[in-house]
Amino acid sequence: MELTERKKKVLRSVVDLYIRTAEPVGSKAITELPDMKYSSATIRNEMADLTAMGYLEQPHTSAGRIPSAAGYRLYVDELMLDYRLSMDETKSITNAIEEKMQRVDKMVEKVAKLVSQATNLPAISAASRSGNACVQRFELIQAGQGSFILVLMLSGERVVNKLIKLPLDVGESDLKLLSAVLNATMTEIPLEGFTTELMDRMMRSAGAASSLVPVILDFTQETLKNHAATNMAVVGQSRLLGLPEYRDVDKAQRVMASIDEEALSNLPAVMQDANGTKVIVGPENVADELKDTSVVMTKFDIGDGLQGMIGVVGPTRMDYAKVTARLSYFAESLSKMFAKPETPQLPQAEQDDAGQ
Amino acid sequence: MELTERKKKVLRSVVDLYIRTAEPVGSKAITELPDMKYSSATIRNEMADLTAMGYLEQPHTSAGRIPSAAGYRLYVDELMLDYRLSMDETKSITNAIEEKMQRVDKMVEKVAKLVSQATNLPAISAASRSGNACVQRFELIQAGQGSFILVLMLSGERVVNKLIKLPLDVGESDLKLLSAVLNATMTEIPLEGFTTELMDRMMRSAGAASSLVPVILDFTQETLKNHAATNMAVVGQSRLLGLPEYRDVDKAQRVMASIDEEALSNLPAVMQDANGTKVIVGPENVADELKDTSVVMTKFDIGDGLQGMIGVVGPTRMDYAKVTARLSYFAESLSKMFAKPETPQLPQAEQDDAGQ
DNA sequence: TTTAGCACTCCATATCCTTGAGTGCTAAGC
DNA sequence: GCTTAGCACTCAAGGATATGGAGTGCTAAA
Repeated sequence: MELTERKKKVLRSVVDLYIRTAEPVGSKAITELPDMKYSSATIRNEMADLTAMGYLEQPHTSAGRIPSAAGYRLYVDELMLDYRLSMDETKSITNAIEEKMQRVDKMVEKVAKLVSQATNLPAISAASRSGNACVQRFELIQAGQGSFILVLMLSGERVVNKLIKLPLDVGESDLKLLSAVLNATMTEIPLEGFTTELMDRMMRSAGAASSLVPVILDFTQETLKNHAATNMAVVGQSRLLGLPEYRDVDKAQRVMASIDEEALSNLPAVMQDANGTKVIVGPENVADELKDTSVVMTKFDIGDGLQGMIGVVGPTRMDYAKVTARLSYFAESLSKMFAKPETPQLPQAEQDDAGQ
Repeated sequence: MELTERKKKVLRSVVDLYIRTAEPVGSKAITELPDMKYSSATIRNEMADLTAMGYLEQPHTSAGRIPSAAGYRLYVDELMLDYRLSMDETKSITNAIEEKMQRVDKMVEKVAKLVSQATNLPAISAASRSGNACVQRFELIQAGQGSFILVLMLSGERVVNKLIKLPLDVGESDLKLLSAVLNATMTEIPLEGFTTELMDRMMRSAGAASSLVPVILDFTQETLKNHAATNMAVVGQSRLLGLPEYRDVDKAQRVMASIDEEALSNLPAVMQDANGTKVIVGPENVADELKDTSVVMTKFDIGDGLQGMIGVVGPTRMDYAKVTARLSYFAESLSKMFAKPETPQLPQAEQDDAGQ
């Protein structure tokens, strides 16, 4: 059977209405739409065809139709009309973003919160560094009796430091020597290059300060290992409960538990190869608990090997047009903001921490 | 009316049973408990008295009794039997804690996750620094053409750094001079001491490198301002949905939304003056949405002016004995772990950050 | 002081019925 | 050959009504 223009129009109407009302859509409701000048019987015939073609489903004989996964897919890919953000919307998003975002982890949390607010759905935000890092320079600063600060300058303009305390005394000159040796032997070496052989060699050339070497190299390795670690935030799960499809508490719990845990590790991977905004419609999801839940995601660029991702989780019946529009705008604004060099408050190589 | 020993015993039984079953407790159920050698009629009389005294409530005439807020309070303060952690429990908690906890924020998240798992309830964890900080030493490290690294050593063994890039060239000697001046004028000064007068003086004595001063002082102030910032994590909200009292989706949503937002700012304040483990029973809660939700919290010590807090949110009918036992054990283990100087993997003054 | 017995209350659950939205099909109209 | 009016049919949702059972309070006897 052929998918005529009229069929497409009917399908679009059904999806639109279902998104709005969360109730099966009957032929009469379609008739009442402006711009729809056929009788309910005609629409009925079209809907029967669309059902046969797999784009619509019927919960039971005497109910209206709801879109099937294939129906949503077609809608998302072809049918849906672009949602245009109002001035108010763009302005409030832009305002929100332009507040200071200092550290990456705070930024990730903040962005998740904003997206969740903007879409009224649970949001996931993540940032991760791509590629391998290596140390570009070591710096040792005396900090008192038996304690010094190790500063690592990494590729990608990242700076990391650690206060090291040892029971033994180390002199200024020892530190100078040690840092010279470190810079000579251990720079520009990725994690894989840290062979026992290399570390042994390092130990031997360290001289008087050789007892510091293990501590320093341990921390260095740890840092390199964590370099690609993903920073992630999930915010606003409770918004799911406002939607009729999650009146079923068990379902809500399954979905929420799964976005808490599983998605947390899976989604960034899914995002890897995608470009632009990606929509995963219900059954296309890998995780079983998410079979009737859709996900919309976008990447954004932070620069310097840092990759960001924002996503939204919601019912299969979600307002894809609105959500994708807002998400894209977010991603765009964020990318733009990080690209602008004159903006003073970018996530700088600030650091924070703990106290012993 | 006097609260006899027998009345107390009956009350304890009612609370215990209600905690287990979430159903109103009838006189017969009490009779069937071991160690309860009265007939249902006697128990009925006692329950009638307890109801008159305000410790029990009756949803409707022909239902059993449920504890009132006052009943819970009495139970928590006097009646409840100490829950003894099994070997398995202590072991699994200890194991979980002993994994590396590097940075404070990661640690906070991790702890929240563990507590939530251990109690099967949503958990809140927070860490905050108390008191005012000041810089103990400034250190400037040349990092390339027109860029250098600012390292601040703060009170409490905290170290923070930032990569600063400027369009102008700064020489090694300029940096040396500048850091000497900074260390001479700006150390040991809390945030309040950063008067415009002082900053002006600083500017004047900085000489050739005076253009760096604003950037440096801005960052320093920002850091001091953020010093007492609370790090917080909320985990496991979805666990609420497993409980019968939150089958009512609206209620669940209200509670979840409120622990997401409000509690986030209020709880640490509540904790401030408390000592040991604190239980807030339902209606004692300030926030309206939490009127039928209880909170159990404990502080723990991280040392170096860092204070930790873990808490759990659940239905008024929660297993207070078990929850407080587990929470206290957690707090104790954490405090002990941070006190032990020989433990190698404490949240050290490690740092991490962002790109750009 | 305790307890057996009894009448009473009231919620929860099951069952039945009604209502109405929506369908598919057929036959007539354009 | 489409389109549409009409009609019989289906089925879930919601309201009304019964039924059962858990639990109570009270009284009177042990």
